[in-house]
Order: sequence, then structure tokens, then C-alpha cells
Amino acid sequence: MPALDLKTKPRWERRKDARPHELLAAALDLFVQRGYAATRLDDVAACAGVSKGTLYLYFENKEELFKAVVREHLVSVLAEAETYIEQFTGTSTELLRTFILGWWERIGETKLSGITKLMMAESGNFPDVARFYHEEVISRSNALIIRMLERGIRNGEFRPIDTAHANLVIVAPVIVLMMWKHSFASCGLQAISAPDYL
Amino acid sequence: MPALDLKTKPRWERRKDARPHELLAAALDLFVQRGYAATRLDDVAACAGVSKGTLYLYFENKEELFKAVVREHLVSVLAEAETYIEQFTGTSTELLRTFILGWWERIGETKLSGITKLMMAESGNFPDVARFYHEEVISRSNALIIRMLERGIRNGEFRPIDTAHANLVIVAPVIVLMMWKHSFASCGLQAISAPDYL
DNA sequence: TATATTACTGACTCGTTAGTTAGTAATTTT
DNA sequence: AAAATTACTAACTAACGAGTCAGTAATATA
Repeated sequence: MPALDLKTKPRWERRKDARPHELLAAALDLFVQRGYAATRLDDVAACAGVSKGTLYLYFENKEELFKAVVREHLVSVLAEAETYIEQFTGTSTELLRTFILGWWERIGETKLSGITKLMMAESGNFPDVARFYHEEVISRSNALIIRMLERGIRNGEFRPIDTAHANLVIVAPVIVLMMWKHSFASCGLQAISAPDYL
Repeated sequence: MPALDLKTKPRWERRKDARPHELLAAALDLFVQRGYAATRLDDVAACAGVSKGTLYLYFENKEELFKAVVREHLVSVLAEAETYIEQFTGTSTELLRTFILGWWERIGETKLSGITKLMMAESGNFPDVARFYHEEVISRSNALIIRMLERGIRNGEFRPIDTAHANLVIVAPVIVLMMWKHSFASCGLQAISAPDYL
């Protein structure tokens, strides 16, 4: 015969402000771990300690949840980089180097690189998500790099090369490193020393 | 009032021998195009011009269908390579070069490279398939390369290096090329000249 | 303490797809 | 030409997951 217990915690709490962040953190983990299609929203909710209904209070649908993850974790880093580049006063060579290393530090070697892998793996099946990602992440980071290259060319530091191609050459090894991390590295093979390589 | 028409083709034909190959070809196309999870068996069947029921006459389930695709298209190439290496009489350097170029020609630049990409993308979600692929493809091709390296070391052509590491160094660029093909190349960027690169 | 508000739940619908099977029509055998 | 065989179909079940919503319990307000 259960007495009513006034001291135990309530079955749930109202935490309107904290929920979105907790849901986004859970979503990031699961998207990285399982990919976009294979991530169940029930699991995301459970992982954030709420029910699926609550998830839908804060995010319209799966696609918007994913976009929010990308905005919270990738676009914000890009925005930060934009202001950093704007106010940088050293040489363009130095700028480019710190940019690349900063990229690796904040994205490459964190779980965020899993989002890149996810997009490479599944973009073909989700054209809307792919378009969003291309506009919000890929083309913006390309624009950043090209702007840095142009800066270097303008002040005579770099030769006047084709910036679009040079961009690709710069980006490729970073992407390769990220893919490596999420395929072979997870099979127990030795990791590549990232800073050395870059 | 439809007269019965004795001249039109029958609604379907019995073609016991041809079905498996046609189904495997359809399955390869769709697996490469959409990935493992997103490929529907109804579509595979339709693409091969039969109903899903027929597919199940020839393959036990989705996983066995996929394994059959891998066996038919990848394992067979490996087996061919094994006998080629066995009876090769030239230098080990030459052997290694023709092996790598042959690999690119028969797998890398064909749609078979899509299977590699698929496995990198989805192996985490399908451990049984991953194990099969590792045993039947990855470890066998590793063994092949290591055998070639040992041959070269034995007859003094190569320095006595760590063959497992050397193997990775050899394999990495090929895999990178394949990934490139299935990600950026499909976004309309310029392809890398494969033979040059290798 | 009583009443109003709303963050949250959990059971629901609906669409989708792997896998099954009763039945049908093409072919072979007699 | 009739009977027997079997390759094939199509409609089915079962399970799963995205998205919905009527109801509930935690909190704010009076």
C-alpha cells in the first residue's frame, strides 16, 4: 500500500530553456554515431531525458532538428572564424595556417567531423539537407578560404593563382583526415598525427 | 469486348538461369546509388523486371543479396588477382604497379567503388555485413599486398620494412581517390586524373 | 489555497518496407 | 491435348519509425 510521498522528485521538471540545448547535444551524438536516416527521434528524446513529444515542441521535424545541430555547432564556428579573419593583422601565410589548425582543433578532431562524414555518406538520399549544408557550410567555408587567398595575392604575398583550385588543394587533406578518423581509425588502426600531416 | 490474343507476349517468362544475374546487377546499381539501408528490395526486383517474391526465390534476405553482390563483383576480382600474382614472373616493383593500376581499372573507376564507399558509410550500422566484408574483401586484399611486399623483400628488391604499415600507405591513396569520386566529383567539381596520381 | 497556465507525456495514426505465401500462368512431360 | 510441374506474381503480415494530440502534472498567479 503506497503512501503518497511528498519528498521524492517530481516525475519530470519544466525546463523550457535547457531543453533545446540538451536535445541538440543528444541529436549530435546520435547523428554522428548512426548517421542521419538511422537516427531515431525516440532515441534522441530518450537520450536527452524527455519524450518524443517534447522534442516536437522545440523542433518542427527531423530535418529541422538536424539543421539546428549544424547551425549550433558548425555555422557558429564559421561565424567566429569570419570575424577572426576580419580583424587579423599578421601575414596571410600565418592567417591561413592558424585557420587550418583551428579548423582541425574545433571540428576535425571533435565529433563534429562526424557531421562531415555523415553528409558525404547520405547527402545523395536527402537533397534538401544537402542543399542546406552546401549553402550554410561548404560554400561559406570556401568563401572564407578564397577571401584569405585573395588577401594574400592582393598584398603580393602569394602568386596570383586560381583561387578556386587552390581552395580545393587546401581543403582536400583536411577532409581526408576526417574520413580516415571515421573509417579506419575506428577499426583499431593507428591514427595519423594530424598537426604533423597538415 | 477483348478477344483473347494468342500472339502477344506472355505476361512473364520463366528464366531460372538469368534471374540471379539480373537481380545482382540491379542490386549493385541501387546499392551504389542509394546505400545499403535505403535500397528497397521492391525496387531491386522492379529494376530487374520481376516481383519481390521472385527475388526471395533466389536470395534468402537483404543481407544475403548484398553478400552475393560482393561475391560476384569484388571477391571474383580478388580471386583473379590471386592467380595473376601466383604466376607472375617479372620484378616485384612491376607486379605492384600493375596490381594497383588493375585495381583502379576494375574497381576504382567502375561503380564497384560505390560498394567501398557504402561500407565506409554504413558499416557501423550493420555489423554482420561489416564483418563479412572485412573477412572477404579487406583482409584478403591486404594479404595480397603483403604477400607481394614480402616477395620483393625476399629477393632483395625492397628494403625489409614493416609490411603492415607499407600496406596502409599503398592502400590509402586509392581509397581517397574512390571517396573523392563519390563525394565531390558528383558535385560537379573536376575529377582527379587517377593514373597520374597513382 | 484555489485557479489558470503550459511544459511535458505516452499512446495513437499513418506510411513504409522486409519478409511470407496462396494462388496463377508458363512450360514440360505424358 | 491433358496433366504435372514450377517460376513467378500480388496481396498479405509484421515491425518499425516519423509525426500528432488529448490528457496530465508541474509551476505561476491570484
